[in-house]
Amino acid sequence: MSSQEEGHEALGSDTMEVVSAAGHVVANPLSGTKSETATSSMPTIIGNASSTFSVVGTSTTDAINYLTVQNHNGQLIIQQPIKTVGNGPALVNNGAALPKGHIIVRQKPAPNNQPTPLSSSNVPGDMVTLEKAGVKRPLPATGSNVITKVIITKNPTSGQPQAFPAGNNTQTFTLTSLPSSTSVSVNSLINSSSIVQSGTPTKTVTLTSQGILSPVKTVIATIPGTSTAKVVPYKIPISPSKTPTKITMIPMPRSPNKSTLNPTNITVLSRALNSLAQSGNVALKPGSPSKVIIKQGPAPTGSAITLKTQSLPTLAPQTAQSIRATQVMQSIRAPNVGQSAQPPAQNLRPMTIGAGNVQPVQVPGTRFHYVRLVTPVTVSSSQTTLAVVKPSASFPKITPAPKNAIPITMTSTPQTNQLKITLPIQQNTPLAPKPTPQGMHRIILPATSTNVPVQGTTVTSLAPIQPAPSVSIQNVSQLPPGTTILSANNANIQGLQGFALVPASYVTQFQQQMNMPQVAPPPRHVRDYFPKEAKGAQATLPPPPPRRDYVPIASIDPAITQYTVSRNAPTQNGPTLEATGARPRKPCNCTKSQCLKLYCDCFANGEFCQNCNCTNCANNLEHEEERSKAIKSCLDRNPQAFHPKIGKAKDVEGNRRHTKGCNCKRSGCLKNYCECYEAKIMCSNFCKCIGCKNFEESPERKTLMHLADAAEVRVQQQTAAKTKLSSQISCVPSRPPTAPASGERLPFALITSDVAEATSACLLAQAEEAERMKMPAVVQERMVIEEFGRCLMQIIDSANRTRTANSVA
DNA sequence: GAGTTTGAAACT
DNA sequence: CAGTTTCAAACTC
Repeated sequence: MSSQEEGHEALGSDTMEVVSAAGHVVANPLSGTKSETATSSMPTIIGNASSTFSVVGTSTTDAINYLTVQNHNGQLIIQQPIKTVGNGPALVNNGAALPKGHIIVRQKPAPNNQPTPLSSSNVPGDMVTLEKAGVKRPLPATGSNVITKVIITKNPTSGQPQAFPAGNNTQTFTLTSLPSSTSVSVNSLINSSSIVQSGTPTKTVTLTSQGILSPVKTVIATIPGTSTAKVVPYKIPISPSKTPTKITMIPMPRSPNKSTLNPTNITVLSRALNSLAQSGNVALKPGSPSKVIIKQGPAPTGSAITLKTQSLPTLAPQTAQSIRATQVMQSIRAPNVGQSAQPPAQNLRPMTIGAGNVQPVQVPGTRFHYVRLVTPVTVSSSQTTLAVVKPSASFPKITPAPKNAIPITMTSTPQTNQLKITLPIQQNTPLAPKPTPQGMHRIILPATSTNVPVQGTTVTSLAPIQPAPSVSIQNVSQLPPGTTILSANNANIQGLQGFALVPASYVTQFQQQMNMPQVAPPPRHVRDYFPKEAKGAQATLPPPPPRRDYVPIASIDPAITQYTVSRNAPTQNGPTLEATGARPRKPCNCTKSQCLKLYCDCFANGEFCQNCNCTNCANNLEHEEERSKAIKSCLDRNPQAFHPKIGKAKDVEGNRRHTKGCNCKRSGCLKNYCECYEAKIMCSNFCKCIGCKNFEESPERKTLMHLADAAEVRVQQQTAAKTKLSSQISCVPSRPPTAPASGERLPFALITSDVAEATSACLLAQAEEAERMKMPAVVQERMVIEEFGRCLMQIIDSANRTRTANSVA
C-alpha cells in the first residue's frame, strides 16, 4: 500500500489529530539513502521560533529511520520513524509500512495544494511539511507556516469550563520541551487518554483564571492565519484522584557501559499541554499569534521543576490574575542553583515530580538502572502527589477521563515568573487499590512513607522537592508503564536516558532473576488466578494479595475479577509456590514469536519469560522497548487483549464463562484445545463452536468430568497418604541399626502405628479408586497390591536412609 | 521424542 | 469482516 493510499493528515490542519509543521530543506535528506533496508536516512528537521523547520542532515547508521525534530538550540523535540510519500525513496522502517500516527515528510504543498513527496531532487531550501501516517488527509492547510495554539480556559467568575478565544485576558505559555518519545503521554495528568503523537515543534498554551486549572477544562487550539477553522472547545474533565498509583520505573539501558543516568528535563506541563494538542482534545482556532517553543536541556543535579515565564511581545498584556508572562521557559532548577522554588500556595505545593523525588538505584550485577521515587517526608497538606499510570498502549484512543483522574493545578508566581504544577495530595491515607476502568491497566504501589522500597523495587508517591543525586527524571514518573521515552539507539540525543516503566509484577520477576530481596512481592498478573490462564486443572485459588496496596497489572474489572475457583483447585492452602515465593508458572516453548505475541502464554499473562524453553525470547527486560511495542500492538488490535478471558457471567450469578467464546470445530470442545473446556467451564452462547459437547447435559462431558474427577481424587488421596507416610517415617527417631548392614533386618521401630495407618490409608485410597474406575476385581486387587509395594518401598528406603545416616554419625 | 492435530492469534 | 496463515499447545503414536 502506498503512502498516498493510506490517507494522511497534514500536520497543520484544523482537525484534532494534527500537529503543525512546515519548513524547508536545507540539506537533502535522501541523498544518502542507498536502499530501504540496508541503510537509512535520518533527516533532522530543525524548527525555529517562527515554526519553520529545516531538513539539515541525514544519517545512514540506524536501521530504522527517524525524523528528528530539534529546536533552534539543537535540542530534541521529537523523534519518530518517518517515510516519505510518493515515488521518492521511502524512508520506511526497513521497508515496512509505518503505523498510523507516524510522521511523514512531504514537500510543502505546491500552489495546487497537492503535496509532493520528498525526493532526491529536493535541494536545500525546499519547504517541507510533516504529516501523520494513517490519518485521513483533510483539505490542504493554507498558509506555509502553520502554528498551533492551545488555549486552556476557565471562566474566572463561575468556575465553569468555558471556551475562551485567545485574547488579552489569557495567558500564554511557551512550552520549552516536548515529549521525546512516541509513547509519551500526559494521561497521568489530564487523563486525556491519548498518546497520539505529534511532531509539532511549537505550540502556545494559554491559561486563564490565575492559571489554575479547574477540574474541567476547555481547550482550544488556534491556528493563526486559518480563519476558516472552527473554534471547538473540548472539555477535559479532571476529577479528583481516587486511585493511588505506584510506579515502577526501570530505565532502559542506553549502552552497556553507561552506568549513570542522564538527566532530562521534559516537564509535565509541556507534556500535558502538548498532549492536549496532540491527542485531539483540542480544537483549533485561527488567529492567535502564539507559539510554543520547546526546549530541552540538561538538568542540574537535584533539581525540581519550575516553569519560568517570559514575555511574548506579540501577545497582548495579561490580566492581573493571569500568569503574566506569555512565554514559559521551562527549566529544571536545582534548589540551590538559580531561582529557588516559590512557596506554594495554600493547599498547593509545587509540582514535585522533580529530581529530588527520583533517586537512582544501582542494582548490583545488572546494567539496568532503577529509579525510585521517594516518599514525601515533609508533606503537611491533606493531599498527596500521585500519578495515574497507564500503559502507553492501553490508551491509544481518545476517551473520556476516568473518574479517578488526578487533578492538576497550575499556579504561577508572577514575581519570579515561575509556573508550578500541583498535584493533589492524599496525606497518609492507606492506598488501597481501586477498581480500574476496563482497559486501563494500572499499577498501584504503596505510597506510605513507611513503605520505602528496596533497591529497584517500586516507586511510591511523588515527593516534595528533595536534594537528589545525579538524576532528574521527573518526566518519566508520568509515563505509562512500558513506555520507552527515548529511542536508545539514537546518538543524536545527548543527555537523555531511555527509560521504560514496567509493571510492578515485572519488578518482582526481575528481582527474582536478580535474586534480590523485596519488601512486598506483588501478585502476578490477575489472569494467573483464573483457571483458564492457570491452565485448567492447575488453576488454583488466588492467595490473598500480599499487600492491599497492590493490584495486579491487569485491569480490575469487577465483572472479571470475581472469579470462581476451579472445581478441583485447592481452596485452603492456595497455590503451590516456588522457592522464590512466586507462583509456579508453566514455561513456554515459543520459537518464532519471540514471546512477543499472544501465542506466548507468558506474554499473554503480562509476564516476563522466566525459566522458559523459548528461543530468541524478547519477553524480558533486555528487550523492553521491543516488548513495549508488541504490547501496544496487541492492544491496538484488541484493547482487551490482556484481560482475562474467563469472566463472570453477568446473567448468571457466580458462573464463569469465556468472554469471547470458543470457536472449536473438531474437538467437540472436550479437549484442552478448547479454551472453555480447558478452563473447566461450559460453552456459552458466546461460543461459535461446531459439534459442541461441552454443555451441561452432555453425556460425553459428564463422562469426561467423572474420569477427570476420579483421577484428581486419586492423585490427591495418594499424595496425601504418601505425604503422611513420609512425615511419619521421618519423625521416627533414628537409632543405630540393630544388625549388620548385609542382610540384616530393618529397624523394627520404623513400623509404627502411624506408619501402618498411613500405609493403610494409601491402600484404601487405591482400593476406592480402583472401585470407582469400575475395574474388575482382579485388577482392583492388583492395584492395591501394587500400592502396598510402593508403600513398602518407601518404608524401606526411609529405613535405609536412617541407617546410613546413623552409620555416618 | 517426533509428528500430528487443533484453535487462537495474526495477517491479508 | 471473512478467509488464510502462523503459531504454540495439546495430543497421539
